[in-house]
Amino acid sequence: MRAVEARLRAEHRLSANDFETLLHLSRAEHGAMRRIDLAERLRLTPSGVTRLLDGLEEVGLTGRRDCPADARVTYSVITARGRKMLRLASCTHAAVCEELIGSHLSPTELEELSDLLGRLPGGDDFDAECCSAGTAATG
Amino acid sequence: MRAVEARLRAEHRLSANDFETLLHLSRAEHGAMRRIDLAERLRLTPSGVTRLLDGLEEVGLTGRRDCPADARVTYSVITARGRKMLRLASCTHAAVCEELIGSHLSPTELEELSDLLGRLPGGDDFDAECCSAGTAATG
DNA sequence: CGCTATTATTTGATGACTCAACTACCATAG
DNA sequence: CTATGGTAGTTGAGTCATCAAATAATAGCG
Repeated sequence: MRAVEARLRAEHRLSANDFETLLHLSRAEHGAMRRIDLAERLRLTPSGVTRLLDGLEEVGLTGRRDCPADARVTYSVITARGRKMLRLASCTHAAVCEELIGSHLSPTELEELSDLLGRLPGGDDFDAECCSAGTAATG
Repeated sequence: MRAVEARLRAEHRLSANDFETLLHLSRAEHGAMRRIDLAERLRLTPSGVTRLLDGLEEVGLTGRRDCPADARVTYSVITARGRKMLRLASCTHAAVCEELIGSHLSPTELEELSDLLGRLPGGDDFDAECCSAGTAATG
């Protein structure tokens, strides 16, 4: 994880959480998520998400949209610039994953590892896809 | 990791790094290590270690000793109280590891996991010993 | 010996997170 | 309608790490 963070930061000025935020938003319906759901996905507190999105909004990678049905909620929305950034950063991300994991394990072993980790509580995080030929949400 | 931290903190007022520090010191020759070697083991910067040890010294779990041969180095030394604390905390640690990992995998699978992780760069951290019946440095 | 580079450590500033407290809103039961 | 309780989000204070710079000592080369 450390190395992913470093490379993303160096090459795209993104933290690992910045990247994951863009990734989750890009996969969500209409590129939008409630901040609180984002918090859960990222394993952050709502407070942490507020500050994280402060940064992403400031550089125009995400925006906000009010919910017409519930005035409490604000949606975070990925922007066109955000999607573009995600496409670039995904290459870096995939490359580092491959370098860190994929290149050290055969496809079979990778799947084994994924299975074992998936069996652990909270182990649903490990995304084996992105560790070899996988392009995580490059679309 | 999150859960380990929480339980150690709740039951012994120790952070995960506090615990690991005591563990490494207890295993070292004379219960002493140079601060910089400790930094490497803990994957912290020297700066981080300074602040971490500030806390442990304040509550008397570690002490410091000058190196007679090199005035630049200070050894961090585990105290008797530190060893006692480590014995207690190790039980908690082992219990949480078992709960989190050991109880979800068979011994064979645990070893498989350990092997796979060990093959990864920096994967020498995972200590399969402590995840089932293992008592990590309870001596 | 004297200079330079390297090593061990500490300090100050900063960043990213947490928690606790607060605001604002929604839902429901009377 | 109104009080009660739960949910979404922000803010302020504190924690734990980092980096960059400063200090002090050592090592080795001329």
